[in-house]
Amino acid sequence: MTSRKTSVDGPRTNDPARTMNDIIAVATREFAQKGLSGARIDEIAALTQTSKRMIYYYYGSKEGLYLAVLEDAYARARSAESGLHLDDIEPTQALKKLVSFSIDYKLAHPDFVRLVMTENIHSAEYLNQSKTAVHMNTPAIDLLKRIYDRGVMSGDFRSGIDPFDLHMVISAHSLYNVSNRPTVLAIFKRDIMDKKEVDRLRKNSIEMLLRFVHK
Amino acid sequence: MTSRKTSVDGPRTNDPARTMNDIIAVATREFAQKGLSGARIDEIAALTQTSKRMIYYYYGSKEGLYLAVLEDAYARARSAESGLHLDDIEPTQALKKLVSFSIDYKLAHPDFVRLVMTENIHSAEYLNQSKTAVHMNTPAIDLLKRIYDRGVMSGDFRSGIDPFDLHMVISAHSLYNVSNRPTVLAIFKRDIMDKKEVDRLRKNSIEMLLRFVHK
DNA sequence: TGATGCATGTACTAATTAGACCATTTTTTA
DNA sequence: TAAAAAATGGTCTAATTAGTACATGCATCA
Repeated sequence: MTSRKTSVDGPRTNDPARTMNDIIAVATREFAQKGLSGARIDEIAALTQTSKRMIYYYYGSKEGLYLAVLEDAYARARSAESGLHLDDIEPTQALKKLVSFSIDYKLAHPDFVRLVMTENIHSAEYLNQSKTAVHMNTPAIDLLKRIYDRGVMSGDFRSGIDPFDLHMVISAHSLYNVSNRPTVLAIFKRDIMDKKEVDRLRKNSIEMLLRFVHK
Repeated sequence: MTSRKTSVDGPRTNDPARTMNDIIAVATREFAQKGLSGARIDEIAALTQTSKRMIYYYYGSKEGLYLAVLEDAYARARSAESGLHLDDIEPTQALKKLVSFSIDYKLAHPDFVRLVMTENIHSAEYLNQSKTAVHMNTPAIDLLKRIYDRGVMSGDFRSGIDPFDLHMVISAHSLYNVSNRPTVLAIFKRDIMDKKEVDRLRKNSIEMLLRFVHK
């Protein structure tokens, strides 16, 4: 563990990719933790192997950095989902798997959830600026639509449901579990990110969704 | 509309209640709009009929003001819910009404939703400080439990469901609609606060919940 | 190999902003 | 009615913080 910053090492090595990744990783945590206005550039710089100078060199401004963090987070979420290959699986099973994945992904990546919250507080003005983030996310609906259509075709699902609504439900349940954990814990003294609670949530969400789409 | 601030009116009238209400109302908007760190005390003071001095006089600090805003928002939400009288209604109808109310309340009070989001970003540390907010909210679960138990008793609902889970679902759906509107609009170009979308959401949420609890 | 552009570090600045200080007026109470 | 207490206004300050100026080291390509 010879960090460039803490050790008195020899000649510096230029490595833009590493520098940028380092900045994004640290900034992701900071923005997710404290929101856009709560985050401190100095704090990010301090936790980085590089300096504040580099943050402005690569990302121009605090908002530029935040946008980069946001795009990176959405890209990773999208990429994880695309590895599921749900088109090969029987519709009911595919839905189950998708719900389970959504819940697990958010649990494993609370920073992503918190960035989405922050972005919503800011009326999605940065997401709207992004060229990439929007296009990355529409495939989620297409996938769900294909699964649903197959289910209708096979006679398992009733027709007349908008796949977008299914996405909303899955998204709402999986996000809520992470986004609202603190207030739920404060008010009801129940930690919805506990394994037992998550297991029940998973079971309930799946059952609810299946009861909803089935005839 | 003769405001104390803008007009050159006569002797000042002391009215602590009005001053406090005024501050809370303005601060609610500001904190809901920009979060805790994004909100500016100077901005709140400017939009108030009174001065910054008064904010510190009554609430001590920015955080003190935020806590007061939070408690006020929860108190109003709780008070609205308690006016429903669901104990008199048949269980299935009571559930329907509760879902509908939850959706409508959040739609009518986006500031409340945004304050909850902000509080979650801050890990509910202010809600935890509050003596009142916690106790105000547990009745929501008790109410739901009574409705559910009546449904089980009458044979309409299946047994074995934790009323807390019903609360989670209702809460997740109704909150999501407001809290995530900006990002959903940005990504899918659909405004989930539009009347048509809300009508579908209401119908779907009710159907989903009823299919879930029914045998 | 040398020079041109890319990558990096340090020290500084200007603006913002939460909160305090001092003074004054209105209301209540003894 | 006097005086104590509560409510209010205006101005100032200290600290924080996003962003910049200046200087230098590294890498690549001709």
